[in-house]
Amino acid sequence: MNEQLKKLGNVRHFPKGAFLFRQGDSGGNLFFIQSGLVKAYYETLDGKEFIKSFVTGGEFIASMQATVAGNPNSFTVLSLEDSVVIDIPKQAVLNLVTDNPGLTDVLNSMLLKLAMKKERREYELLCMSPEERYLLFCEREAGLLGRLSQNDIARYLGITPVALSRIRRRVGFLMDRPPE
Amino acid sequence: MNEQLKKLGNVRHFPKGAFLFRQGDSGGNLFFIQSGLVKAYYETLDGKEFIKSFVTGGEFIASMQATVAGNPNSFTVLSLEDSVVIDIPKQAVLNLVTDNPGLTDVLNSMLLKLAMKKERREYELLCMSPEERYLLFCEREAGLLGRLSQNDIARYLGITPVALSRIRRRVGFLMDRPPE
DNA sequence: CAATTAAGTTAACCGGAGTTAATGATTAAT
DNA sequence: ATTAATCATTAACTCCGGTTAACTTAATTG
Repeated sequence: MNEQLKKLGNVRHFPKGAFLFRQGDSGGNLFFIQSGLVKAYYETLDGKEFIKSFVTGGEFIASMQATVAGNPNSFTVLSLEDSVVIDIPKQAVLNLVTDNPGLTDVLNSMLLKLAMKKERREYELLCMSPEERYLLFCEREAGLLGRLSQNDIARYLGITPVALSRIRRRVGFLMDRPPE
Repeated sequence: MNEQLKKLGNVRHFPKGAFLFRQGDSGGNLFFIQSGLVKAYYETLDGKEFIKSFVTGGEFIASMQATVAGNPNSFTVLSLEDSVVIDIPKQAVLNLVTDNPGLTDVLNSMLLKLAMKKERREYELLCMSPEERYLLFCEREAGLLGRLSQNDIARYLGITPVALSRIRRRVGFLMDRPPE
């Protein structure tokens, strides 16, 4: 399936710190992350950053708003590690789906998975405290922990790195300070 | 289409305060709200309530976890006003979709709409303060405001009614107290 | 190696939300 | 009509996160 994707789009290399696309720009391409790591985040008017999700090798990322509704991208995607990505033009995606009725089932289960993932995230943001969210994140994304900065983890949890550091001390993730 | 739905399920009347289904129970039926108003909410272990959404006439509600994945209902749905509802058994829904390939497109656009709605909610919970969420809610759900208790509005925003009352005073929705 | 930069932690202060309880106000019930 | 019950508001207090700035440590660079 990797081969089929390559036929539809272009293999591109994004070095650490490069943008796949930016909030507000038009676009709507679908990106398949082959290897590496990217973050998808909202930028608010006053310059704050809120991370929607991290995306690693083997996963897709696109702004639904842009791909489906034709609006500008509703968030930004930035490469956190040198990443290899298949960039599939929006039209190729739309054509693929309309020309290929057999794909609707695949699309269906992808959308369903996405909706259920969003629902989990909603649950966590609505019902859990930042500390609980952090502990859950450490469990569920143990493999990612070492690849992320404290700042990015904090922005994913919806708090500042200062607050995250306090949480890490509270729950015992930081050692006692050396005696003077 | 209302007629077709009625063939698939049973028209039921839920008086104010009645449960359509409860978190933790097995079920997975699909409910179409013909008239009235219900709330869908999570109940945490320590007895707190967090409202996912309000559903009014003309909309569907079901626990995806239960209908699709066969898990227990992941939340509770309670009638806030006397409501008329079409209760469609889970099997009828699943059969309908498998027997009727033409429906996958409809299902697709429903899932897409759902995913985008969840994404908006994620954005609000992640990026906006309770006060900002309240003001947005007043704009967007102006018609609902009069039908909801302050407690239910607060639980939808993820705060307590006490905090909501303070917000309402801050933003000037509550008049000055009468002089003694 | 020294110097600079960036990332993480800590401190101090402020403000908003949770909790509990008291008070008002409105509605329902006897 | 009086009582009871429910809901909304307010007060007092505590706790936690945001903000700013200092400080430490590590990593980079000259």
